[in-house]
Amino acid sequence: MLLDQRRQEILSLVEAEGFVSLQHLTGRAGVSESTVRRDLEYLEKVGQIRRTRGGAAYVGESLTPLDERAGQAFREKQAVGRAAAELVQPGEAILLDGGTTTLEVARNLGGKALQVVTNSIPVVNLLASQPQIELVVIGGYLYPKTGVALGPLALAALSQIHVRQLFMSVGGITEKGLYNSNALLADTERSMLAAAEEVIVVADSGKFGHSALAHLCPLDRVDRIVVDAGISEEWKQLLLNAGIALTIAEV
Amino acid sequence: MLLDQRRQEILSLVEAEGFVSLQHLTGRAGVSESTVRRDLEYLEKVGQIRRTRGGAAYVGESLTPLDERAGQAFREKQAVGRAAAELVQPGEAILLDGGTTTLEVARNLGGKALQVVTNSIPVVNLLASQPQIELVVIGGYLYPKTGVALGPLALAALSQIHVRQLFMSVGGITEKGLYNSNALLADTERSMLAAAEEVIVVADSGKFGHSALAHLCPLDRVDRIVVDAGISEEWKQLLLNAGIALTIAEV
DNA sequence: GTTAAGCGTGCATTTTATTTCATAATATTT
DNA sequence: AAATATTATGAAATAAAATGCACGCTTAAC
Repeated sequence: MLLDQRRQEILSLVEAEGFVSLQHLTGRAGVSESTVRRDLEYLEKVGQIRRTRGGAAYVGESLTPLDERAGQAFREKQAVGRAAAELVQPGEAILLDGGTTTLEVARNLGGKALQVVTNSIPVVNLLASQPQIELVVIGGYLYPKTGVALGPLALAALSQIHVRQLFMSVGGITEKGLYNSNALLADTERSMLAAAEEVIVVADSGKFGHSALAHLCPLDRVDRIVVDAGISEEWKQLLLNAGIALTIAEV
Repeated sequence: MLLDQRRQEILSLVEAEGFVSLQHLTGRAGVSESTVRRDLEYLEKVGQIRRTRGGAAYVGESLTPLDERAGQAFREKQAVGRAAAELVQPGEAILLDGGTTTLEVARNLGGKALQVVTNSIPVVNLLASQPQIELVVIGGYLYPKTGVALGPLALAALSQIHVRQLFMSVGGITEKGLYNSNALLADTERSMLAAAEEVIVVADSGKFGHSALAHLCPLDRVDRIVVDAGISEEWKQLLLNAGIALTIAEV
């Protein structure tokens, strides 16, 4: 059999099956293992297949849908999310604010049996597939930019809810307290503060020292802050003096 | 079995179940516990799953919120959705129930400037990207099977809302009225009925003559029914005699 | 606190890849 | 057509990795 013909056949086999073992291919093509390996090597170089240990796989669809998680300070947020999720005890009820950092918290809640309350559609989408998590959605006007529900409906719903822990995103933190960039969002977040026993702020270290449009609450309303290791010593001291517990997440 | 193939299979198992025990996985993959552990370790490093004691949980957006296009009578529902969407005037406020047929309605709303109120997460996901549509989410307990928010929070939110038109899904229609298969859902839908001026039921022709667990309302509460051309003459007459307007959608 | 199930690690074994080399087939030059 | 270069092939040697098992440590439940 001709070389090109054989490679073509190998390719269509891989395409049809998705996964094909090397043994199967040698038998099918009637050539030695070495030759098939070389064919696979070639087909991989041209980007037609992906070699895997023991055989080959077809690359039709993106096998690694690694999202373009390319946001600002993403590594930090991821670390913060992981550390914050460890603060959650199974069986509890928690409230998750919107935002990329709280989304990372949600991503790390997997497996725990929980009641999760949230006004964030991305969080809902993330957790909806997890049967052991009971999800409660806070309704309201959907702020399209970030996918969070706000407004009177959200306030009314939050007034009927009580949870153990609140995980909150912020736009900025100064010694005067927490800030966010949207007044409607700030209203909703103040209702969240009222609904929670323990207030946990998740933030990357870049948030410290910056304020924003709307003042949310003073620092003493915060019980704990989870932040990456990039936070300065001055801020650590300031927060500890304010009676706030700190969790430093290693990136 | 090939290494990559096995990991892929593990991943899809985890994705399908939300959470899978290690034991289940070893049995399913036919390899030792250590190997599965190493696979999980790898999948966690790539960010596809989250390991938990005793197993693994899926991390990542649910790829198929509902098994959308796989359903029964899909062509009919699509046609009904298209026809129903034409009943909507730009600038109005409408209420969209959960369900595959109303999802088809939402799919055909594109381009119109509207206020859309819904308790269905799939509908929210579908419409969230449309800038000319103002979305209001009804909160509540998320019924995971269909992604709709139900319960007291939903009832409270609906009591504060008033819309021009309601598009409602049903489980069955008989001469006694509308039926659905879930009592909690029926409560929520009754609140929807109270919030709307005009009640439009969207249904494929297979729903007629069948009842279900929960009775929703009598026929005279319905203003219009949008249905595919498969509806029988007898039912047409019965509905018209009951004072219900009919829109027949051509498939 | 005690206990048992779950977890990670090191190691020997097995499987799979890569490299190397000799040979056969094909192409090129004379 | 003969001589030579080029490429493909198969086999063997070497390197790399995946696997299963045993052991000790950790964690969650009781």
